[in-house]
Amino acid sequence: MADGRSTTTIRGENLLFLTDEQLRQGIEAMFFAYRGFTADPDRILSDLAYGRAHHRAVHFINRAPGTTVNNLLNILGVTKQSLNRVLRRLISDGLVESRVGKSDKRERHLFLTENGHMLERRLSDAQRARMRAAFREAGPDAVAGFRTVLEAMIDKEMKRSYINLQESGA
Amino acid sequence: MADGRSTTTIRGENLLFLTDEQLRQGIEAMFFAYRGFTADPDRILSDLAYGRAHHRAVHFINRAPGTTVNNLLNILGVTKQSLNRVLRRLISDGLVESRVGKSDKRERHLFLTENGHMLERRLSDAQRARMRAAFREAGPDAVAGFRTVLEAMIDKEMKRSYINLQESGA
DNA sequence: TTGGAATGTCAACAAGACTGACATAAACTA
DNA sequence: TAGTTTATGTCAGTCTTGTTGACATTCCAA
Repeated sequence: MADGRSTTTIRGENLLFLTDEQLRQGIEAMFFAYRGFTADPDRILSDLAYGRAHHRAVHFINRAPGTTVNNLLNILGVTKQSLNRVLRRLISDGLVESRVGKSDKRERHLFLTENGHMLERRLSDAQRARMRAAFREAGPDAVAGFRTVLEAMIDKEMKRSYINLQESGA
Repeated sequence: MADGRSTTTIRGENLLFLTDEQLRQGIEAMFFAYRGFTADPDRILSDLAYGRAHHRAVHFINRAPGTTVNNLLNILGVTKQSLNRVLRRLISDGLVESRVGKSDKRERHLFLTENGHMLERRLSDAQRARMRAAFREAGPDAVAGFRTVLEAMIDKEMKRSYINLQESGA
C-alpha cells in the first residue's frame, strides 16, 4: 500500500498513475494550487478587513439569491454561530439584506445589495482571471480532466449540495 | 468579460471552455474538492488536538528531512512566528527533532522522529486513499489534465518551491 | 571589531472556527 | 389547544492559526 509499486499492474491495466508517488504529487499540486486559487481574492479582502469567510458567504448568496441561513450553513459546512458573525457584519455593512420569509416567518432569506454585488463582482473577476489563465494554458481536454478528478474528490455528504448548485446555474 | 459569451470564439478556436459559466463551475468544484481533500486528515488531527498547520509542517519535513525553518517558511507561506508555535508543540510532543546547524549555527534543521513518521504515515495514508479513489474513478487522462490545470494555477512566486519539491522527490 | 543581516524565539492580539447554553418565534402535531 | 420541533439569533468561552512587535543569537563583511 505504501511502497509506491503495489498497484503497478492489476489485470494487465497500466495503473502507474495510482502509485504513491503520483498521489503525493497530486496532493502537493492541490496544496499549492489552492493557495493560488485564493490569493487574488484574499488580497482584495484584506484591504477591506474581510476574510475568506465573507467571500464564501457573498459568493453563495450571489449564486442562490434568497437562500436561507440554514441552507447556506449546509453549503459552507460551518456552525451557525460562525456564519452568524460573518452575516451580521455583512448586513450591518450594507452588503447583504436579510428578509423574513413570507410563507415561513422563521426563515431569513439572504440577498446581495447593490454594494454586495459590486464586491462579489470584484472578487469573482479576480478569481476567474487566474482560473481563465490556467484553463487557457492547459487547454480544454485538461480542463475536462481537472473537473472530473475534482468532482470525484468531493465528499459524498457534500455531493448533493454541489450538484444542486451546478444544476441551478445551468 | 462577464457576460459568459465574450470569449466564445477567437481566431476560429472553440473557446467555450473559457466562458464565465465554465470558470464558475471550476471555482466551485475547487472549493468543494478542497474540503474533501482535507476532510480525512482533519478528522485524525482533531482527535489529537492538532490542526492543518501541524499536518502541513509534518508533511513537508517528511518530504525534505533536514530542512531549515526558513526553508519551511517559504514553502508554507506563513510567518516564522506562526510556524514557530506549531513547531514548538511538535517538538515538545516528540514528533519533530530540531538540530542546530553545523556550518551555520543560526539554522535549525528539522527531522521527524519515529513518532513523527508514524503520524505522517497515518495522515498521508488517509489523504492518499481519497486521492487514489478519485484518480481511479477518473482515469489516467483525467489525472493528467488535473495536474496540468493545477500547476498552471500555482502562484508564480510559489512555482519554484513546488518544482524543487517535485524534482527532489523523483 | 563592529554593525548590519539572517535566523529563530517569545509575547500579545485578531479572525474565524468550535461547543454549549439559552431565547424567541413560528410551525407542526397529538 | 398544549406541547414539541424547527429556524434563527445571541452570549460566553475556547482553540487554531494567522498577524506584528520586540528581542537574542549568530554570522559575515566592511
